[in-house]
Amino acid sequence: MELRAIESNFTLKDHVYERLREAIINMNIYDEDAVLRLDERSLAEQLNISRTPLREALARLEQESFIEIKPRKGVYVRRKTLDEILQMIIAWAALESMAASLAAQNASKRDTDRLRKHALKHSASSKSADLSEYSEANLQFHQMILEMSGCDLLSTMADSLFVHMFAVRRRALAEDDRAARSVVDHMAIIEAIEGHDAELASKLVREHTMRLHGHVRRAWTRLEAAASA
Amino acid sequence: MELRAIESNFTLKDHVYERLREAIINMNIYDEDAVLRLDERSLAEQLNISRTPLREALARLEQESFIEIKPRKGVYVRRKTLDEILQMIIAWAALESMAASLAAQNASKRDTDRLRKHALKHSASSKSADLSEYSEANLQFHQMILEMSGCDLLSTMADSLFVHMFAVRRRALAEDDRAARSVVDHMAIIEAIEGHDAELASKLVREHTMRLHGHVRRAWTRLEAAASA
DNA sequence: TCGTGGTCTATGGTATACCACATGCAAGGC
DNA sequence: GCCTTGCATGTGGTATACCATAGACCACGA
Repeated sequence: MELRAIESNFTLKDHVYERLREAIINMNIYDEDAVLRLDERSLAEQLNISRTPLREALARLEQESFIEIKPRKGVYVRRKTLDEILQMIIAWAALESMAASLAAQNASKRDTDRLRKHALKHSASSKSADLSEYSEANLQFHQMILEMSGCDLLSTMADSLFVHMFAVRRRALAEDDRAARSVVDHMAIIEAIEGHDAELASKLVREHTMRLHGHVRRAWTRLEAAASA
Repeated sequence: MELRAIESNFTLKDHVYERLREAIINMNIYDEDAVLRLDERSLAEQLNISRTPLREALARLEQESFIEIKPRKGVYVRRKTLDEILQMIIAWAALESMAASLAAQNASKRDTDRLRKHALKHSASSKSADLSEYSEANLQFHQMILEMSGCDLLSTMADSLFVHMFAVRRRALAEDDRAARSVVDHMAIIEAIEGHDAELASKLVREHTMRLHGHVRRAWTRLEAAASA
């Protein structure tokens, strides 16, 4: 008989943490009707656990700034401000730019081929109207670069920034003609990496991501203007 | 009568978190005799609180990878591996490099003057034998660049990486002749920022920090060789 | 002697009771 | 009528009791 070992590291607090995290990420926190208040007791009841493991999970979520716990007031899902989002994009650009530099130094032919192949497929989908597919492919492209850096921490940190932008995408990333520009950028990045030009790859990625920065800033401001009108 | 408001956000778990964090940071975790095991009950007793807020604090510390909680086994202070340290330095280089780029774009004359002034003082101390003073000044130099970026998140993230290196400094940062080289690097960085050359500033900072990367790698390996001998 | 299984104890995991504070509302005084 | 103040209630904060498992130790039998 053959049995797989049970993962020992699965406690309620971990389960709860992941559930809540996912729920928050997929929540439309910018909807004005959104219920941002979380009630410990009712959450515990819904999840059918006690408040203790729940609170440990909440402590972790607070650390990652998904929620805010106001002592004796309540637990609230945090809406990120424009400034916070922009800072996250900057940090993201920093990490990915470094990743690109390392990738350019270390990438094998096999890696770059894979990247190029992916980008070509992606390029096709960008022309179609399927934006969710484009988004997905776009995300993968960036993740591939992070992976190619060989530095897991860069990927991890970038991911933890990225999850905060899911909600924002609905708000400020409604696509315009960025897709076409994006494809051009990506090809240039690939070529820099293939050419093992670390400086150039680093620079191109930074500029590419900083364009997102500018785009979000403008889109957000526009939205706010529209909302107040 | 005038009274300052009491900071509402001070709960036991926050206190405890900070105490423990500080204690761990200042602990020499690489000493082979170091006691890495933490006992919840005895900690709670020492701190004179119950286990509940303590556990919430521990959950946060685990998230930041200061400790590892093995379910039903125990709580242990984590020793970072060489690889983890090196990855942190890479991420740090990424963040500070971006900060330098932004600083070069935005820095006012006043900021750069302050930076230059600091570096001059620092340069003097590097010649003296006072290494702790040199370390301190060195750290401040880097923090100033992060601040000048105007992006708090960059500073915050870099700081949270940096604290993990306190213990390492004792182990692998025993100074050699890096101080002199460091001064030269710093001056070049200052000049790039003063000249508003974002690309150059970014590149110089990255290279400067990556030299630390190489140094730590070599020093660590040397130490391990010595230990096994 | 060795190995198998039982048991005891320490430790983290969880549930629950109780506490302190924030807040809304209503009674009472002006 | 309006403001003050106290109480009721809801919420998170904390303490504590109990549970389940890991791991050491021991006793018994092959």
